[in-house]
Amino acid sequence: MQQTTIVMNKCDQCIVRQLSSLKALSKEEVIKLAGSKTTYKIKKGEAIFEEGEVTNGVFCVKDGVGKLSKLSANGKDQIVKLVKSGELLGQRSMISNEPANLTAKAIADMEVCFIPKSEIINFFNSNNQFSLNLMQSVCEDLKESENEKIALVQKTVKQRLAETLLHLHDEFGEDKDQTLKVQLTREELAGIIGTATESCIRLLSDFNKLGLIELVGKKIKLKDVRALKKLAEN
Amino acid sequence: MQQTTIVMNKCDQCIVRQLSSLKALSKEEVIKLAGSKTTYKIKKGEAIFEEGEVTNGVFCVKDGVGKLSKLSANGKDQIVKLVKSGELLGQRSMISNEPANLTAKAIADMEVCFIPKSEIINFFNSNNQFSLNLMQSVCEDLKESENEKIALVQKTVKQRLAETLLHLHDEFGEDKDQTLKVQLTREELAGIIGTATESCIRLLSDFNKLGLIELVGKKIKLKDVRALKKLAEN
DNA sequence: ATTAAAACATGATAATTATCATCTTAAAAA
DNA sequence: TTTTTAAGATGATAATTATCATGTTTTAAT
Repeated sequence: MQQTTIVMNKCDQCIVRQLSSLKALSKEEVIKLAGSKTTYKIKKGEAIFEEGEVTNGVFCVKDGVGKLSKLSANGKDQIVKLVKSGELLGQRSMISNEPANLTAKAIADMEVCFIPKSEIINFFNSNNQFSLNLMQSVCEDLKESENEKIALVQKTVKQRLAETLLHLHDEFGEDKDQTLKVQLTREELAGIIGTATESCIRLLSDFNKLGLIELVGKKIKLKDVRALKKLAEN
Repeated sequence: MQQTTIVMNKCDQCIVRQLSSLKALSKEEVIKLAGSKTTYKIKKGEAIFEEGEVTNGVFCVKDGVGKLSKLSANGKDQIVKLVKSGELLGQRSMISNEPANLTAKAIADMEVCFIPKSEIINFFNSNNQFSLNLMQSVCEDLKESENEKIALVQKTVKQRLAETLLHLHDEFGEDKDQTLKVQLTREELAGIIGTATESCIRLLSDFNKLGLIELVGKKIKLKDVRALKKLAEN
């Protein structure tokens, strides 16, 4: 009994519960949820699921950062989306009833909870607000994906790099030394903007020389946000 | 009364009702739908809605072909998606409660019905199968968008052209003379694959010389589907 | 029917970006 | 600690793609 209470509290106070579609769940539903979830710790570099795998549920990101990516024929890893704590992972494939279209890997050590599909479908059918939230979350992803698709075509690599740096700053914030909190390798950064690693490094170098950013070891500090924005715009 | 029956039948037998999320609606719901819809005829080149507009509902494509696109700063029109009869338009913005992110224009004369948001939300809240269908449809769009995003980065313009020609063939079929049924200008085709119009024309010319396709005036006939597939793959 | 405008086409050239090679530095493993 | 490996950096060069110029054909408008 004591045990049950503790688990319930855990889900109830979890950041995912506060930020994701799960915020629509009632007290009773959260208790049900707490009983059916499984918690995993995933080390940096490890996969949560791989392309083609059948996941049969969603993952709640409690802590850490992950990337959704797809490996190309020539060995390059295109990053489609970064996920951080509070977000759900694998909603799309679950709803579409399909194996994962992308691979999910940890970029920083993660803690995730797995919620089986049956549970989600129950919530979806019995809780209108939850289904609407879930729907809106997928819609948000769709909008972002479409806009990124457009940016990929209409903007140069330089513009996309500026844009991505600003995004990373907005979404993940900065450390005390003002460098970006997300620690991406140059290769991963290249994977987000869709370019060759060398091109990415070269442009970072250029931005550094222009005073737009400062390279602190492998970390990146944004120095001139206004100029970066102007660059990204047009 | 006679009038009401006719309108109901119209919705009931409509292709959109058969192919879209609306297939989950009950007889009673279809009657409600028929009463609240408005039908529009849109001529080739005209807009159904423009970026930034608040639509407050969805459009059912009864007939014709449309494009969802976004104009870039340099005047180029990036096409995000083509829609054909049986599909819904504007679901995303309606659910997200946002003005349209893209402009919808007719590529071939269209007939569309407008369904007000209130009606859709009612169905969404009272009909689980409908909400699931709608959800799956958005998920399908998301998957496609992500895959296209990846293709945009990982494939060359030549590969994307081959891929797009095959897609157009699959999705819209061919006329009696075996040319593609969708009549896109070279500029529009370029807008889909995300390249300059001249590059698109040049590559079509190359494909023609290689015997992969045949240019019949402005129309395109696929001659060697196998070779096109191989080209698109890698 | 004639004129104007739009769409298609192709060459020349410039700009962008990828690839290969090599080197340095940092991190991990022995 | 030493050694090995991975990540970062930069130059040289090639490949891809965009842009500009110009001409032709098709379509639409007068």
